[in-house]
Amino acid sequence: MKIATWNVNSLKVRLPHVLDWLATNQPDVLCLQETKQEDLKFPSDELDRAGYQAVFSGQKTYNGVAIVCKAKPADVVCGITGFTDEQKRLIAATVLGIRVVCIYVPNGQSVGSDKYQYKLAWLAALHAWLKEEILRYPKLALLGDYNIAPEDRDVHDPQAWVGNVLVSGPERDALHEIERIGLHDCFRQFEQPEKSYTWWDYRMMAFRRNMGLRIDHILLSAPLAKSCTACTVDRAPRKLERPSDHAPVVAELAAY
DNA sequence: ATGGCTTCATAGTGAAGA
Repeated sequence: MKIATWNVNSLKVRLPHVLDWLATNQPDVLCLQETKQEDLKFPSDELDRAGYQAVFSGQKTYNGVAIVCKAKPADVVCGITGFTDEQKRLIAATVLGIRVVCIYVPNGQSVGSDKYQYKLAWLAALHAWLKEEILRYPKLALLGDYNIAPEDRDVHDPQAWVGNVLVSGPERDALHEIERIGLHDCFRQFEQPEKSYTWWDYRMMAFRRNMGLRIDHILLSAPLAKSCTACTVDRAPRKLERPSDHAPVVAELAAY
């Protein structure tokens, strides 16, 4: 079983890339973030023609998440239960016996800002909700754009970024708290190339110079982590004309 | 160098992303 996550930065603009990527890679599950699309405009027909179903929670201009999959998704939940939030940042569904949770964590803008406080509050609410969710669904995968680089090796220039949003201590602590529930960053279960990143700024030719951050992750509960045989970043779509600024992250699960 | 691009909502610019 192949599961993946990709912040597409507008599904309307990136739909051709997404369809090409699905055709080439044939994932069983693809989680999307920043669809920036109202549900009425979601491209269900195009995905259906590509052999995929989808569940989605979107809004105009900002945010928006979706789970695209070959098999039928069940028990769909949108948003963090008990956390009032206008912004569409979480969708969960059961696919082939696995609880798939797709998240778009707030960016946080800058340390100390209102948006930073919202990011930390959102992460705290996610943590509280996941603690229960993983008891209900022991086979749980948390995929998405976390907007957090877990360690300095996930940052192209740690000195330039020290204390900045996406790498600050409280954000990293919040991610570690989520991992302590029993969710494992499967990317680090395997030998990886030096300077592996998932996001590169559009400006300054950042991709060509590999000035990136690893902020998109796949966290797996213990039973799934045990069955994980590979996790990779696919840089190919970032090289296309008019790319998303994020690259897909892909994990392979044996026996599922 | 606190910018640099890209998208969206707009109809000339401004917000937001990371």
